[in-house]
Amino acid sequence: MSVTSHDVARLAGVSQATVSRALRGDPRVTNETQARVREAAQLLGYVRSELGRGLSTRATHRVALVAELENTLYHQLMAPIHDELADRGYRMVLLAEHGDQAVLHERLLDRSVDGAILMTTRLTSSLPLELSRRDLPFVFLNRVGAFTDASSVSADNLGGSRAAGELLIGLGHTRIGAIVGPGDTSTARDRESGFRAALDDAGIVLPRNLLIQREYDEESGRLGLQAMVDTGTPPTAIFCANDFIAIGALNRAMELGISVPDDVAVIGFDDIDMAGWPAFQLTTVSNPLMGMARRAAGMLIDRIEEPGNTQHDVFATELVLRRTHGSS
Amino acid sequence: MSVTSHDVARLAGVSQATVSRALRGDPRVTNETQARVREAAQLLGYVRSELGRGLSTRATHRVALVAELENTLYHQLMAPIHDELADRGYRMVLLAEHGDQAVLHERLLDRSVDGAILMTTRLTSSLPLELSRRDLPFVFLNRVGAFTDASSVSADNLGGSRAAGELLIGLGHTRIGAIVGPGDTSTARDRESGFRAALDDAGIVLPRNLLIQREYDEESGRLGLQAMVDTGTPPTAIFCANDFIAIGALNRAMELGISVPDDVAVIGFDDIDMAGWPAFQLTTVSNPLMGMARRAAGMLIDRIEEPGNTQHDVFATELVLRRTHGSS
DNA sequence: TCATTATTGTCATACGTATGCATTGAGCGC
DNA sequence: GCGCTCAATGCATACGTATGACAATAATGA
Repeated sequence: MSVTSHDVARLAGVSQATVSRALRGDPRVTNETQARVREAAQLLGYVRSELGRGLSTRATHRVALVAELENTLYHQLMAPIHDELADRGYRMVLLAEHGDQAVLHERLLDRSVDGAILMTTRLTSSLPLELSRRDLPFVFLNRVGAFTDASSVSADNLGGSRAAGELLIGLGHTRIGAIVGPGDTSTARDRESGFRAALDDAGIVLPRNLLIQREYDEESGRLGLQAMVDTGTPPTAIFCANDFIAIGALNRAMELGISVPDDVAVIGFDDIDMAGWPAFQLTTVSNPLMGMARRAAGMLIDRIEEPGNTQHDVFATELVLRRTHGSS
Repeated sequence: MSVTSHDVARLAGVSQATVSRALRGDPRVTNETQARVREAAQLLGYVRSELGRGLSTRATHRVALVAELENTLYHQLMAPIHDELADRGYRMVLLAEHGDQAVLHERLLDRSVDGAILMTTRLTSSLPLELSRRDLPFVFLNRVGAFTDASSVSADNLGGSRAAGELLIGLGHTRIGAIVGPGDTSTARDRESGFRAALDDAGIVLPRNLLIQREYDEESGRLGLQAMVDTGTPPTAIFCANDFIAIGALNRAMELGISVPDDVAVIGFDDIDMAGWPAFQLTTVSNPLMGMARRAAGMLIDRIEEPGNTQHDVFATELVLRRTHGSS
């Protein structure tokens, strides 16, 4: 039914082995033979079977991207990852992290991918250990797992959130709240730590009811702001652990008629496109996700092609001053 | 190095064939043998090779998702498509539509996927014809290709945009502009047609300088609104062919101090999450993309598993009245 | 002329699983 | 006790490609 290298061989009058060699430009095949084989392949519309090839070479040239697909932050990383992989001859299989863990493990271990990029691993996940045991190369991107014996690409979350805290303190705020992400993610942990470090240095305490821990989404920002208002003594500034949360807080503030930054200052993290829109003009901490994504993909392929030492790249972050922190 | 069914067979004291049968619950293998094989497999941590399996059964249980990855509208469809595929035992390979077309064709035709979902096909693309010639099952999602002999899932773009036009006309607007998407996409074409139909019925002409054709992104909205303002006689209402464009227009209006809806009414298309945010409160046309995505995935698998007739599902759209159209 | 070497291509097999067909053995009826 | 049936499992091969080992041919040199 579909054209195989045997068909090409028959038409070109050579053996299947020669077809295989000719099409990959093996110097052991003369130019004339190569040309003849190429012509035959062209004529028949031959396309090499990835399955046969993979079975024979034990390489699939496929990489799994494991992520929480509900988290829209990660969507923007698909293009850069795809492009880096494509440039180096790899494709991308998307696997959602939710759902049945056994199924996920199986799909990573059935030798249908050469490696994996883990973008949203929780600290409690057993996946990294399992992959390591089975010798499947992988790298952490953005979030880092508890398992340290693997390469990673992350941002300087500690430094970035510390800078954010210091900015708010420098503006004279003393009653500051925070809305952070899930406690079993490295980003939430680090961003909270950095922020706390800034407070500690200034001798400011973070009241328990002004620390809200929820998901990394817009809704969490809305609910978080509401909860702080409900305390009766809302903060004059809020540090949000990512921009979606911050935008949710802005949205709720708008609904409640609370002025940002006059009544409450808001600062986010990541500097997603939306943060710069006129509607928000969110002050935030840049997180060079695009560059990190490409780096992670490249790093993974390096490890696949020649296993070596693990590597930990940390990208610098930077304050992006816009409107929502108040005048500086 | 890695565990194969032969290893399991050796440990369980049976043949490789029996292992294959036992693990898939073939009734021709006794329960005791099945149990013994399962135990051996468990012990060795055996995972079936997807490559060997695929080569043997000529099915990869993998589906390609072909899209313009830059277009963020499509990112939200990945989760529902992934889930529908996963529920039916399939995985998802992501292929960007930009880049080298020859490479894209090859990656679809190398038998590494059983079918494809085309989300962002341009009317001028040769891909659908090529896939059809090679008998690779595929479906169009949202955008439809020029090639009609394939299944499709789309929204009632004509009806939706006509309703949007009628709404604006009903509010008394007579000078109405439009910012539409790329001319070689079915959605742009249909949404413009529907909108024009409403104008025609009311005997209103669409001035050439109030029809702007650009990409389906936020920037296009900003530039589009600016261009209309630059005409000196801006419209009192603008129909935007999707919500990103509409939000861009809102953003630019905000920067220019133009009041929406008092100075200019704005209406979008798709009803993405953001449209409902307090910052925008965008009046728009709902496009049930999530449901469409799941349907497309299901339809594709149906076609893969038993080739049959093509099917064309059109999902109804509906006006979603919020703030930006003015009072109704 | 013949041995030697370089070149070019073929042969055979591996990769891991699935499956049609053959084989074995047990159970059963007569 | 014999032949028959049927259940359970093994054997052999296919799937499509890549590659090490080998054969055939041509070219070279003494």
